[in-house]
Amino acid sequence: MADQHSAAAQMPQLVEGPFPLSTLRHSVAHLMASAVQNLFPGVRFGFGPSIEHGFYYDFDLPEPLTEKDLARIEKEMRRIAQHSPAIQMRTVTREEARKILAGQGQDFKVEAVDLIPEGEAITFYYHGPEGKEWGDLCEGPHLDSFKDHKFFFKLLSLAGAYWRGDEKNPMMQRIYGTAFWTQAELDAHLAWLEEVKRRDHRRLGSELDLFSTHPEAGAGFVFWHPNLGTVRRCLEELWWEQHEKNGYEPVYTPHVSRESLFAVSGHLENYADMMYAPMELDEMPYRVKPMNCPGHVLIYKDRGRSYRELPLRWAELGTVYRYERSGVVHGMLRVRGFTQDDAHIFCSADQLADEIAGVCRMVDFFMKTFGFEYTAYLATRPAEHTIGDADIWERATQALRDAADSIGLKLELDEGGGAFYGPKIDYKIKDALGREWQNSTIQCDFNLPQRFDMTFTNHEGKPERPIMVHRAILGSLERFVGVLTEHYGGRFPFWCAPHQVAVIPIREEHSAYAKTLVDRLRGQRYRVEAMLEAGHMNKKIKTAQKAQIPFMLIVGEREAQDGTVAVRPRGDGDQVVVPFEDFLSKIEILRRDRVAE
RNA sequence: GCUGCUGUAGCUCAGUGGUAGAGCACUUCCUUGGUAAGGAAGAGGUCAUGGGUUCAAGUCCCAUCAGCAGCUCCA
Repeated sequence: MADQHSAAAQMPQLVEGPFPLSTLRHSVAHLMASAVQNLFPGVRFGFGPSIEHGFYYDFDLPEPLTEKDLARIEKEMRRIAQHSPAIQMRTVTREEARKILAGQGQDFKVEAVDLIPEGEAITFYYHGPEGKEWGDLCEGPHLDSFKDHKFFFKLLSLAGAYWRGDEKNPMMQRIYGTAFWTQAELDAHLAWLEEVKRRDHRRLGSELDLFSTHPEAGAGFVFWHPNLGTVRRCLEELWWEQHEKNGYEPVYTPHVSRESLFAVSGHLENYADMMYAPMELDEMPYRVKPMNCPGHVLIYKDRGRSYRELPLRWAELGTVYRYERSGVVHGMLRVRGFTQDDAHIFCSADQLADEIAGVCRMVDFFMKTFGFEYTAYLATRPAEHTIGDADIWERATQALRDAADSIGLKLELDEGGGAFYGPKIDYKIKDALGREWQNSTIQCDFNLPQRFDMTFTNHEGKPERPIMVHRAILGSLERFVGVLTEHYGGRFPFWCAPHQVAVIPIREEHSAYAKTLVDRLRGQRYRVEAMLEAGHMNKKIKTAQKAQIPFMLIVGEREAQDGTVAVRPRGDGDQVVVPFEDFLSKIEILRRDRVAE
């Protein structure tokens, strides 16, 4: 409990400043730009807004910047701030703006002028020593002065970024930084960044022996080590348990199919650049599956279906392969082969709302189990390129709303954010570090039933088109477990921890008693790290602590005599000596109820 | 894919064109220790891979692979 709620893990609490924080940060971005201009005279400027945790500014420079330059720029910023008693706004006409910027060779800024809508004021903001003010095209607002306010900033990192975020445009150099009204807040933010780094699942992945990737296998392919394999097995057990309780049935589908299957499903025309190249078998092209849905449709179509068997709920932990561009693969969070916790529900239109509600309840159950807060978004019909009549879109969207209403789930609106084939509900979860992730999704699909000409016989004996619902709760196991690792900082709750209990005798002569504990625990299917070999108790404690094992049982003479154990929880908790039987009943509850620590 | 950076022992990292280094981890021996590092010794490297420059390359150059920070794109 202590660790993930420690001060460093929390987003800094912000104090009120004389101006909103975003204004400060935007102004500091200007300050940075003026410093860059002083140090690198030929610079051309892009955009420099404030963002969630700070600000950035994009520059076009002949030479690449290095980390060393950041310190120089910071220094120059402090100097300029001291000589900037006033920040002043000047309103100009569109023509004047163009002229000023063209005269300075600021081509990107000239383009920026054209982006300002007709009728809006065009303004410049100036700061710096009198007579040598530096000005930037900007809608503001800004501080009134740098010199008269106390503020604290730090430049953090360098990156490339396309002009106006379009990969067809030239690449600029971006400097990220952050700013606060107090040193304490800046320090807290930097500590938070450190904590994010410390909890990085790639780092924990190697520290805790969780997973690896290998150049020999190629980028974006994850190898699950025994420790993380154990976590995954626990999740899968929970997953199947919940799916059985909710009326889902397991299906398994092949990883490779004839290409023509994906032609019928439409993946080939819409998704080909994400799919692996075809392979020839018996002079016929085959493909590795990028999604599980076509396979489930084939099962549906294997025989006629009656309204009496609907809804059908079919679940599969299905591994899919997608080509991701080389620069985007990232640990377990963005990979080229992953396992979706997939399911498809085939139902009639009037069953839709109930089915959606059922899925929402499951999402809620899982997210509570893992301790994630979440927000749900209703994504409605996009403006163009959709399939299905307006009528069915309207009914399905209403079904999603009704479903949410029926279980008291509040939906934020994501207008026009639906897929081309139907409306959906997407979930964003918030982890222990306050970061957001998108995992769960519930999507109505009118497309595949039509493409595959799926039908069921309704009570009038007529063929009717089912609605297909795609849904994933965890998203992909790789991404989810990666997020979970960071969420817990490697301190997996007892029920899914790779090793649950470490047994540590104080002296070798206590090994016999320790061994009886190990045997009892193993007999009840606990995952026990038996540290019975000769060696120092302190070292074993340290090892167990570093491995984040939830409980250490430390036993010596007194414990052996009394049939007790000294329970040392990981982290800062107090050690207690309890009868071994008491310990057993305590952990039984932690396991059975999957208690989130 | 794009821009920039990086690749030395399992991990974290030094290494200035001239004999490959440290700490931790690991192995062995000694140590019997009541709650996060007892001591000693040992082993561990084709310096990512392939080419090039040089009398000489971990070090300089090129390519490839992989990783990192982002951008774009995504579960």
